[in-house]
Amino acid sequence: MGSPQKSDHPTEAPKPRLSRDLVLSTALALVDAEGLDALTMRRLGQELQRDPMSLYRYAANRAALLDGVSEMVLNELAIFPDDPDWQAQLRKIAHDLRLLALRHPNVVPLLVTRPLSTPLGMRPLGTLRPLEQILALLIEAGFTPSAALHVYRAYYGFLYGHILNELQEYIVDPEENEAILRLGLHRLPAKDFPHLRALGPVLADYDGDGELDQGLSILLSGLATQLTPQHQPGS
Amino acid sequence: MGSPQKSDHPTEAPKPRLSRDLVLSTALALVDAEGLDALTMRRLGQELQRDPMSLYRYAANRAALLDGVSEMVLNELAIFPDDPDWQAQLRKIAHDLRLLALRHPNVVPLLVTRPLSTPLGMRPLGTLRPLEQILALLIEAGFTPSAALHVYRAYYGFLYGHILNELQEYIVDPEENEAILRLGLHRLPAKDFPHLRALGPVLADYDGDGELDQGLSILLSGLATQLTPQHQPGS
DNA sequence: GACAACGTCTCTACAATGTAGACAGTACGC
DNA sequence: GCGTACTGTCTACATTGTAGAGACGTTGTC
Repeated sequence: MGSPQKSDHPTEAPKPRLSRDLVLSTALALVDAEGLDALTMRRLGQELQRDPMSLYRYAANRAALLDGVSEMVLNELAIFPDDPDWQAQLRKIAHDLRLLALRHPNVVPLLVTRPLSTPLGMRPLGTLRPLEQILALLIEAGFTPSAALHVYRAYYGFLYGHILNELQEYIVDPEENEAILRLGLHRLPAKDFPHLRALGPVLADYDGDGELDQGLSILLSGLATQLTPQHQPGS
Repeated sequence: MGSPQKSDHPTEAPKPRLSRDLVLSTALALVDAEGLDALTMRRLGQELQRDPMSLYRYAANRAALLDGVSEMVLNELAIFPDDPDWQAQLRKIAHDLRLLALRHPNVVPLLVTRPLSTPLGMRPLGTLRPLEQILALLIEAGFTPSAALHVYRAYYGFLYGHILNELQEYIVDPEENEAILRLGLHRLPAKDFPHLRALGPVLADYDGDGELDQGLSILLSGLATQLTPQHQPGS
């Protein structure tokens, strides 16, 4: 009997049907595993056992592919705009996003960079969802739309800043971490970088979660003082 | 008499001698004028009226060239580690860096992205100078080295976050700014993005400087409360 | 002044990339 | 059964970074 899909060797590759989701998932997996540079059309095609050109059915060009990957990652972020405790919700989102970034460190440059070259309205919708939902959360909590925007900006700015900071000091291989770090610091001319060199040990153990939370406390309480919700939550 | 450099046409091009500084400057100018993608070896060579390969004398490869550009931009930032008023100095640095970013928006992705793929000790020294100097400023102000690092992280994280935020909403052409913005927002499905769409006008006028300063106030006073300098400034 | 050595710049060449355009194979409407 | 639309493939090309060998001019040494 003819098998539904012809295969050169019996149990080799089922060659699953392509779909945007499949393409983006394997793209993300590839980026996670080998970095952004490894994500070429040819390589991704090979990963899917397809001709590279077939990818263009699911992403207009490479840039769109990158956008798709960003979107896919941000879709992992759950936000509950109905949470009555907006501060707690913002804290949770922050920690979730931090973990997301640590789980997909190679995607972070995309998350940060792509919006810089795309006007707000033209970004992939999945990218704008967090913004919309956080606005909803804050407005629901009683902020005026304009105040909500200001809070969002301060909050999201701080959050992304922290993630960038932490990832800059985070070196992939956690075993060699300190070694590499020291090695690196060792190269610095002692005359010009006394403080930095002296901080080697302290740099090595970075409690990212703790620092994030500490910063959030400062920021949220400060924001709550400056901009008080106008009416009772729940509208 | 023979002219010191032979020129095909009299007043055409003096063909100045190459140097690392010249190469990086024109690279920066090119990036400023036409964006990061325009900075190819061939294009830069053409800009300098030299063979592309000659650039490799002054930068090991394209990545090193990008690092050089980052360095060049950061060198424009003046920091005074001896300022007795650390909060004022941090404020000034923040505003300066913001202006620097607005002056070289196309370089910002570099500033943010390159450190993510380079362990601290291997970065171009010019990139580490601000870190070292801010540490010096804080330690001079009486913070313990470890506390200084914490303050630095919160401060620099917030600062970079703000810059990214502002640049995301900043669209190059200031005339069409609002038009493009609206046009963009108009594309969003009304069902899914009610708040974002409603904020169009408010989004349009973003007082970046004001919001930065406001955030700084919150952060600095919060930090000063949490971590008090241990002894009198001036050591 | 001759000559060697060196630093600077150029030429040629190649592998890898994104992607346009024409085509093939398949599924599914009637 | 046949046309139509969708999905995937093949070929081809312009553009990129960069290796490697050499050309040119400047400079130091005898």
